[in-house]
Amino acid sequence: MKVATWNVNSIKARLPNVVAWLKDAQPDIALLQELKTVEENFPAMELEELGYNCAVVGQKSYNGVAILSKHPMEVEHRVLPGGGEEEQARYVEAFTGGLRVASIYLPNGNPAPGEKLDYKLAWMDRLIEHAAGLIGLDEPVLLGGDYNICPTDADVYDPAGWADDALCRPESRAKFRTLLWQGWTEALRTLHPDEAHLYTFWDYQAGAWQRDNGLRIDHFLLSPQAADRLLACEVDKGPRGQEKASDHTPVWCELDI
DNA sequence: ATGCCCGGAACGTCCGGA
Repeated sequence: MKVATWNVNSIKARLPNVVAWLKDAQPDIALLQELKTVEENFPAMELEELGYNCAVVGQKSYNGVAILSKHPMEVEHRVLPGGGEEEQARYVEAFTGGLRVASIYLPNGNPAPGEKLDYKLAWMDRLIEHAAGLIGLDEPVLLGGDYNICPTDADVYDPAGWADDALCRPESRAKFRTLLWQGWTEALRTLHPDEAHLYTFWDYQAGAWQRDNGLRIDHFLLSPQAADRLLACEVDKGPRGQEKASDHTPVWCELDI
């Protein structure tokens, strides 16, 4: 079972790239973030033609998440529990292929400090609360997506320059560790503990891609039952180097399921 | 020291991104 995650930065602008990537990489399950469109305008037909069932939570202009799966899929949650009335499209969770998966687009939190950071940290508290329930289910669970967190300085090309950014601030990292300490395995770093320049995002500006000025902010968190079945986890840098690229590149993992 | 680039909404220019 191959599961991939990719922040596509607009599914409409990125559809040719996404279709080419799906044909090439052939993930069984693909978690997408930053669709930037409502469900009615999600290109479900084009993706169904490639053999995928689609679970989509959309929003006009901003956010938006999806799960694509070649297996039958049952949607479990379309919002992260514990929120208020006007919910942003940042969470979708489903059963598919013998696995519970969530596609997560965690708030960015900048500028920080301020309201945006407070919203991010409150959203992380809700994720921590919900994840505590999931890890108690005693089943393989995968929480994947754009966490907007660089877990350590090894995940940042310029740690000093980014120290006060919401992606790297101690408050953000502390919440991420609280989540991990419930018993989640962060798949990529676990299999590549000492690898430098292990990035998943490169800004469009200032030649960040060409200079490899990257950040590692897209993650897979695996429950113990999923981590026991982890075979591989890699960054696929190919899509970031192509025409009309997203600023993120896909990450995938292989599970023995 | 500041902005660089991109997509969406919309048609002038701002917001959000990270």
